Amino acid sequence: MSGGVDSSVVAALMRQAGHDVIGITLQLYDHGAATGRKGSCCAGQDIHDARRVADALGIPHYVLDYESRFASAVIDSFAASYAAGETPIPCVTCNQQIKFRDLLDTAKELGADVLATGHYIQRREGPNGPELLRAKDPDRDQSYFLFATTPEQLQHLWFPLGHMPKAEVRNLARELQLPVAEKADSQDICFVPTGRYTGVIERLKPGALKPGDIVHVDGRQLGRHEGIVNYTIGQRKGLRIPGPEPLYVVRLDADRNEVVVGPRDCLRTQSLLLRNTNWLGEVPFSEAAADGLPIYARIRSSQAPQAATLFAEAGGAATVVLEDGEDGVAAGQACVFYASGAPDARLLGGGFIARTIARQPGSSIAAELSRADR
RNA sequence: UGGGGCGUAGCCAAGCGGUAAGGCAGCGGAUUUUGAUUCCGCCAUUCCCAGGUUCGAGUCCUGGCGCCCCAG
Repeated sequence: MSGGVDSSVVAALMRQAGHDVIGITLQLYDHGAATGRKGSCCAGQDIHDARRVADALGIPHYVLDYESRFASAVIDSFAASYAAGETPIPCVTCNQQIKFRDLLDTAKELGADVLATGHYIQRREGPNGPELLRAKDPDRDQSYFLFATTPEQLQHLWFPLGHMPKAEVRNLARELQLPVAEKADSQDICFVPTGRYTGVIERLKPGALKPGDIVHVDGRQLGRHEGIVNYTIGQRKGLRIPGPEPLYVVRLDADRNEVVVGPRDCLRTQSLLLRNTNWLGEVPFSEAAADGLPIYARIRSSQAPQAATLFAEAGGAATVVLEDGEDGVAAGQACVFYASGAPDARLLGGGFIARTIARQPGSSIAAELSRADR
């Protein structure tokens, strides 16, 4: 119970269904910094909110101190990823390392049969065990953030909201008169108080914000930056470089501490190399994707999956070739697999992006150069 | 100090006597359970300075200042 509307409604629904319900709230980070902040979760006021809901429902409620494990599993890797020139996706790490591993273990220790959460994703019993499907509400679908869920974990997970539109959940909260019924949805990175995540990195890795050069793909030095951690691939804002056309971050070179910028067409990505792949299909991954498996892939939580071909590589790696390609794909982000492009498509897994490969490497840059010559 | 050109917002730039386009950058907002992208809004009472012509000048004239190019 994060203290938000969704998990509160889940607790209420489980209670209503006659289950023996225990409410658990994780304290994940410094509650002083986050007290009263709109859109936060898992600290300060939110813990109190969760308790009020539990009291209202008449269920026991435990607050578990997960601060240190959250710091080492999620926040540290978040900072390390940025420092290495990648763009982390902490919500996936949190689900993977905290909620569906440590919390699930704790739930089992408490004698629970299942861990029910407020995630918007559908679980259904398939012929070979439980499967995951995209949420009924396409605007709320969180399957992207849950690609790393293992079949083992899925045995013990329930997602009661997966088949409900958000509006219905909100209405239920009102009908049940839950104290958090009108609370704002959470958004942004939960452990960053003010939206300036670089502050967190600076605190954890002093010296990570080293000033360096901003260079154009054609080699010109165009400006200076205050640390590559301020940038991500595809970013346009904050470069402070006036010119005939907008420039985007094309590459982050951690070794040279350089931000490489270029025109929009430099952002095209055709193929992705993935690491730490999770597979949810029946047939073993190496077998299923040995010769190229047609799938639908999603590179961004807010974008529709697109047709792609998936190839299994050695050591849990994979290659994804996108049919249409995608702009501004950053290493460290997730590529998630679906069985089809349908709204209720089955989730087949996914992986973390290790490297991106342009459609025709160099060609757009060459075109840009010859244009500049004229 | 002979000839030519230019000086409009942080940068680039349109304007050619009728009351300051546009792009980039920046700022603000919308969208978003990661980072981006995208979208919307804002951003020169004033055109290097001083006079003059005109009902009216960034636009014409004169002078100054500052850049740039050509020149044995």
